[in-house]
Amino acid sequence: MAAAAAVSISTASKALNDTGRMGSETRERVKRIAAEIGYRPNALARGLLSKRSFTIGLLTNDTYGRFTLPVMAGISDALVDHGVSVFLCAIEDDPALAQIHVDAMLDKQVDGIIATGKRLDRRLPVDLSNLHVPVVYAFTEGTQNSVTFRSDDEQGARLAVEWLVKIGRRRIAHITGPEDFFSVRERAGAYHEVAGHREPVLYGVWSESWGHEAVEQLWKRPGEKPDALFCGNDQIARGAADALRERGVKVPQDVSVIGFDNWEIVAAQTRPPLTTVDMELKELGRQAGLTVLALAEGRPVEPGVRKLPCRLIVRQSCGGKAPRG
Amino acid sequence: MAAAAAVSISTASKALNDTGRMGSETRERVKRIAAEIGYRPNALARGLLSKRSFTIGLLTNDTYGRFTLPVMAGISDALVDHGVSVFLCAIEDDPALAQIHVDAMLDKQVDGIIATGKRLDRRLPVDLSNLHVPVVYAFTEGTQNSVTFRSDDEQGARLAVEWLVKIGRRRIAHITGPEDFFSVRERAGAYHEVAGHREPVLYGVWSESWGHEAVEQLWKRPGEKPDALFCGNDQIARGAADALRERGVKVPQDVSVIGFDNWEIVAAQTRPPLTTVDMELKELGRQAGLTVLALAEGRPVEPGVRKLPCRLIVRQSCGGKAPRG
DNA sequence: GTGATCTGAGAAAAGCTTTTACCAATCCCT
DNA sequence: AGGGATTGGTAAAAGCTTTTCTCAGATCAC
Repeated sequence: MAAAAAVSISTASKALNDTGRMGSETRERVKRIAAEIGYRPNALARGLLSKRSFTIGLLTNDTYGRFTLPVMAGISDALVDHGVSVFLCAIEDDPALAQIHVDAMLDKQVDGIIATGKRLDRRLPVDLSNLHVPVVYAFTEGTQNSVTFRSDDEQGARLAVEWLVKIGRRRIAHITGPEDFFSVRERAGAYHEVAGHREPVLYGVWSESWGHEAVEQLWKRPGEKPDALFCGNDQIARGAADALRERGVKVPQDVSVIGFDNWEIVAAQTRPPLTTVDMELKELGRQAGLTVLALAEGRPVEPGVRKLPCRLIVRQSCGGKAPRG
Repeated sequence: MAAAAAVSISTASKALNDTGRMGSETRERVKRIAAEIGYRPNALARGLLSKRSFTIGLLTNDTYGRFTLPVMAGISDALVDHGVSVFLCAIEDDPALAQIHVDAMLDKQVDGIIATGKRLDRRLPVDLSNLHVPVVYAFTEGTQNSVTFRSDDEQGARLAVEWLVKIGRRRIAHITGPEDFFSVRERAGAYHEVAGHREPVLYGVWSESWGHEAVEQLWKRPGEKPDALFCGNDQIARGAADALRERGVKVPQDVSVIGFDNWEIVAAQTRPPLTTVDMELKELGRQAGLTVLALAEGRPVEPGVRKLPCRLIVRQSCGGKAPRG
């Protein structure tokens, strides 16, 4: 303790926190000695008194980390400046495990909890609605009167289809995931709005092989073929691009392919690299982090769902040129 | 506080912790009331006294999470039963950021730190050697006298090549990553030991396109072609499998392809799905977690490097049959 | 020179839990 | 029935900070 090295005990606290009255030379001396001996206050004791642990919990059921990691990065990025550390708890849709983790976090007096997941329209398997700490939902369904951050899939889909239209495509098909996903319906809705109903929507699963198979289906049908494929995610897009190449259809010369998610490992490795829609998950995490911090500090935050805009990432699978470049 | 609801204050503690002497009916009553009002002790106060926070830090520079997530899952899995929560700190090879996170964790009195990374032969950009909390290294280079867990890449490579030999392959080529990676050299060493020096080792980068290009190189050369490709990771293997298919070479009938990493998103989506080597990162994380806990509790742990065996995952890219099935 | 004001610093309490010490009351034994 | 042991429970200290209160000494005004 700095007190031993220097003078008193409460004086030290006041010196280091720039609070209370005292001679400036005493203050400086205490600070200097504290720095010399590398004194750092015990956050547990501090938290015990201040009711703030400078700790938050991130709860996720996205085992694979596709969505959680960018969100986590954004949260950490936003909060590290405020001295806040993040507990990561991966619960695998296991309610019991989830409850254990939530209890452990509450015991450790987290200042707040951020819940995230892999699906906008599903709840985590644990009820967080009546905790005595603030809860923010990010990329997962929240409760009544909660603060929820999500990507604006409608706007993202519009971005994609408008891009295809802008570069001259007219027969745009939509290959996507299971229709019971909310984001699938939202993206399909935006697709219809922009592209009309000239081409079918093919619902399937979130896999490369479905993208592959969907192309087979489309090209087996009689009549004119699509000149663009708006795919529900990058994996489907990759499968579709592969299938087109194998049929001798040139991407992007003959057909443009556009994905969704900007999952680098898939999008950048596709031949050609995928133009796709990025959901800005890191920004989403950042805002969720700042919001839970605001709530923890008692600042008022309007409840409701906040949609964050997506961004178009132009690579080579559509042709066309990047805007402003 | 349970005391208010029930009887005293220190009695409550003893009742709930099954310690001290007291009437069993009092003990039961306190327990019951505590359960009724949902009392949970404050871990901060408890930690202040016991010098144990039941919290550890996981430090990683693997932004992408390919290695960190399984390790994290293993750690969490092993420690959740002990009531330990995990701070995840992603430092992006930024020494200043790393130091901030380490300081924040120390302030919060973590019981220990696990350092992990994306490369066996690189250090994290922060010195953890003289902390007053135990440090365990997992999948990253540790310091002198530290405890380090790593995958046994030599054994893993041997597993792969022996498998190829066992299913009758004789001309086994090795396409792998940059030679300055320790694991590349180790895997190549094992490859040479098992397969001899009949085929060349092609060093390149960790990408699908390198796998693709390497196949071009091999097949352009005059003479007999390889009948098996041992690839340094799954991405290379996928690129190679794609290149073979495009050349009309049948996988696995004509050529077996085997990967390394068992990165599901790549290995399972390859056509055909990749037989590959799994580094058992989750198990690695589990052991690292239990070890740091042991150290935190003062139990002695022999310092040194512990190599964990890899496991062969048989899918369809090699032909042959899965062992015992 | 004396009462009022100010200044610098220390003492003490609070925050919550666990542990040790302690104190009545009961019990047993002779 | 009286002394020692046992029992059931409370009081208090410790762990580390921060904050509020208090106090001694100095300064100032008249």
